[in-house]
Amino acid sequence: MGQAKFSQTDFLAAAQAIAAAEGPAAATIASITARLGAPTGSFYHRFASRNVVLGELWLRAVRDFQEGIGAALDAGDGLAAALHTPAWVRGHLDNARLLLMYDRKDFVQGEWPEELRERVAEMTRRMEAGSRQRARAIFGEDGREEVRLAQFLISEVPVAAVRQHLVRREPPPPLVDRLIRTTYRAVVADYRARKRKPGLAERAV
Amino acid sequence: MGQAKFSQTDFLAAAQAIAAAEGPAAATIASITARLGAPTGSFYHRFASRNVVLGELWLRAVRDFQEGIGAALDAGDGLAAALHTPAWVRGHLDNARLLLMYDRKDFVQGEWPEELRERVAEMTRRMEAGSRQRARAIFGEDGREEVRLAQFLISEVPVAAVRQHLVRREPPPPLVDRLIRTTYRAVVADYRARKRKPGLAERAV
DNA sequence: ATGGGTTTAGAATGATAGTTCTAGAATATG
DNA sequence: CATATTCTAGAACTATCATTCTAAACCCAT
Repeated sequence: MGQAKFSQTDFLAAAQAIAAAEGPAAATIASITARLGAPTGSFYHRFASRNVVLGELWLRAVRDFQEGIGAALDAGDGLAAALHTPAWVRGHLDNARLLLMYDRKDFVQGEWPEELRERVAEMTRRMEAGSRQRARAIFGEDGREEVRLAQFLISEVPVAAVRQHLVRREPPPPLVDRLIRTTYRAVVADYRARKRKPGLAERAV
Repeated sequence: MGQAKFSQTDFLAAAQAIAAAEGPAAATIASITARLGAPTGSFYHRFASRNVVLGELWLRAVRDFQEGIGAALDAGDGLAAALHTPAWVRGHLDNARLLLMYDRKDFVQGEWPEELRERVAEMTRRMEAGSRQRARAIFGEDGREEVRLAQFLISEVPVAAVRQHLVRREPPPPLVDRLIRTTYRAVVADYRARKRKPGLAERAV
């Protein structure tokens, strides 16, 4: 057997570094191998395609991100789950930029490579289960409306509040947490009020 | 003079249609000219580069979008400005998708073409002035914090609430308006409460 | 009618990237 | 020590695009 100067991990790390610094599009085979001083041949000994490497980066970032939210929800606390986003972003600026500033399509062009299909499917399943879990944790039900509200509170609002800071490569200030918290409480309160007196709440809107 | 089978407007319309249907990246010179049955040469008689056409599309979408917000604010109503986003999206699904689902860099690669620089600069100026105007309209001041909150209420939250519906090419349901409204009122109320009794509000967080 | 512009028409060019190929070097195993 | 296997090395190939170029068609003003 040969000597293995360049490992899978080396290529992944190089790709991650380049993607974090200049965006996933900049992680070309040429730039990845150049950073390691490796020949392109070595790259293709480790990976079937560029899609595999960039898909792997994306999957890792998503998994890292989701884990914390899941943990917060297992504790039954929706607000903690909502506040997980700014907290995670502060501790993982690079991965956060990858995940929240770019689209999945900036990583994987066309179809997912066969090697990753199963993991993506698993991830999707987990996320769908998670969205109902979130609705139950916050509202006690997981009907269509509750799921939609939970997505707003736990995903949409926190991500939106954090984005401009990611663009500037700065940690989100405490004000961001306050906005998320205020929004969370208001939407939950509004939901409960509407449940209690649908007619009144309707008119009040 | 020749006969002019293909006008600037034709090319722009074709590019718009393709970009709206399949994303700006799909609006290549080949796809634009193919849609019209025009030769590539004719395209370059009308435009200096692809960047000019796609930059033009982006500028038009931004302008359309901003106009309504500006009008709402001139009436001094921050909530109306916040609710402009879902309303505009319902009436301009195609432009909304272009503007809210893609990044500026998906339209213009590298530098802006000289022909559009002035208009982009003007647009930037207008948006910066607008952000202070929004802060004043809502909070009566335009300090750093007020500007940040206004951006959250008028831009970040509405856009976030609307995005998943754009992806599905469906008009945002009324629930989206309710979320925006609830958030708006809560954040403004929280701001005012904090202004009145800073100590108390601080502890309450 | 014709000269000269504009426009059509599409082939040629050049750049960038992903992927494949051929050759040679290194090494663990028999 | 021989050799099969893996890996390095980088050139070659292929595809996709934006852009430029050459030639011919067209039509208005003279």
